Amino acid sequence: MHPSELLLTRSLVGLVPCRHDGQDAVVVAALDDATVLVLDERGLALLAHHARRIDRVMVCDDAKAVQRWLLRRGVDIARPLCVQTVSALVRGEPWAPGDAPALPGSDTALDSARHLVRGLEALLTRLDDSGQKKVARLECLVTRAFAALEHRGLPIDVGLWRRLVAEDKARMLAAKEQVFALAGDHVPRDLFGVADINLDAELEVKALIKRATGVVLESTARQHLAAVGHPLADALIAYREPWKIVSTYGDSFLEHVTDVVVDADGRSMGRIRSTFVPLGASTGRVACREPNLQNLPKDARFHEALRAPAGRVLVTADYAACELRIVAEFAEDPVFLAAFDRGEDLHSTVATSLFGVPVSKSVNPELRHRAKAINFGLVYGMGPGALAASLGVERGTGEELLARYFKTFPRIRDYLDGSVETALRRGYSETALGRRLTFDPAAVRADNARGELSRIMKNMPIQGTSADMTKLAMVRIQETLGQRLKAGLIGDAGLVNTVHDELVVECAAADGDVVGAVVGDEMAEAHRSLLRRVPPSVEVHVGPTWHH
DNA sequence: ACATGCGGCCAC
DNA sequence: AAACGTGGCCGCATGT
Repeated sequence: MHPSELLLTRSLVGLVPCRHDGQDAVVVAALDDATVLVLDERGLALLAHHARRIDRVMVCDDAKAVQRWLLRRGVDIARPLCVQTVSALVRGEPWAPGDAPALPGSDTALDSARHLVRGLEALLTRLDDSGQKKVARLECLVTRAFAALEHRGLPIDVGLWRRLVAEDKARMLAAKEQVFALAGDHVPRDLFGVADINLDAELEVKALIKRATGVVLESTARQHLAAVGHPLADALIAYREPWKIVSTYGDSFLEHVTDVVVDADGRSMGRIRSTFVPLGASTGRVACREPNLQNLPKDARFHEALRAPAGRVLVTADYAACELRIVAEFAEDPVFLAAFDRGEDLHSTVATSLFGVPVSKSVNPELRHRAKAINFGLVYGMGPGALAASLGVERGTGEELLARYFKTFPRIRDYLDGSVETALRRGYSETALGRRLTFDPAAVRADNARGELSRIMKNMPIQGTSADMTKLAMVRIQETLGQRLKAGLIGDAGLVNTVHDELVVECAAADGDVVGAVVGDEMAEAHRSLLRRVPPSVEVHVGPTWHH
């Protein structure tokens, strides 16, 4: 029997990857003992056998990094406990997981692993005091889903993506020529008459606009250029859009694509491997980098290139009006709740109540647009000035609209005011699951809850509850898909992306409907476990590409 | 060579 | 520029 075998039967062990005699290994540690397990064929089989059991908690320092490392070796931990994640929650500080675990020698790893297990009791006591046990449990479980998601990667048709970027590059160059043509003599030229201006430099663009039109810009942002009302300014706007695509989603983006192979349809299919940061945002939202898969262009052309390889499909699912449902639940507003109960379009219903005339997507659409702008902005603690700006109306009109809105929906106003009042009293804001954002007491006193702080206090419970829900859904989906796979009901399937209130799962084409149902059901169940009153609404699509 | 801040802009 | 919350990435400019 291997010396690690008895240790691995414990309900809780520490796990630290390391190198031992030139081989990959892990230290397995309990309170009273620790051993090195070399990950040869036998070692891997032993570890994999115990790791997949739900009655074995495996404590890691950086659980996502350790799991990614183990997934490459075929080991999947069913019940990870991430010390860094729990510590970050307890301390109320952000923390970013690393890409790969450091691989110390086995002596150092033995110390680390003992330390990991011995420190756990104190950490769990602090967790108890912090009131975020449920959040910690979820965050630990979701490290497994993120490790698997990163391991799998998002499928991409590299050839198609390259062609789309090339199209935009041509558009960008054409727009640049157009700028030069329109600016004529106002473009600085070198000794040989070649245009010598950098359209990406704010100062140079301002100078060009001034010379050509006489307008002095305080900013070269799109709105300001548009307000100039000159063909040259319009040409600069036309340059910006493809520039953004080429610079952000061109070569630098494609550097993150690996494992490119030609599939049965003759497409060059690769996988984008990025890094997700589960506690990347103070609200509990996930951040994503290198590359950021949460701000890909909505443009349908690019989503066509985010497609499953031949014989496979993508299940795309999102929570419809997620944050407004959360507001409806928290505020217990009768109009909001009734609209969601009846499956109505909330923006139309709100506009109808607000303006006293029938509104739908086709009847009085301008009023629906106004209601939508307020609904959207109230989640952010928007003021009258911002509302006026977003609607392009006078500030007075914005004030009037907001006043009417809160008079019509007093529960919404009371709820938002209550969020600020509660946060000030407690010193923190809280989500449905109990996730907390703690405020610096000095900042609370200084700011007197006006301005930025009160907007965060209004927004965090809403945005954070949405994050709770999506993470819960990820855990449920991974668990259920794993069970179905084990039962032989489906083939390989798994998450390939998450964008705040949207999930993308890849599976065999033949399993599309079954997996689609699992994803929809688990997302709805995650909603119901957090919000008891307002009904869930999940939109699911199954197809070859990422649907939008 | 790297780090940092800013203007601008993509996403939810 | 921001306005109205949460992020990341681009290029430029400036620092060490």
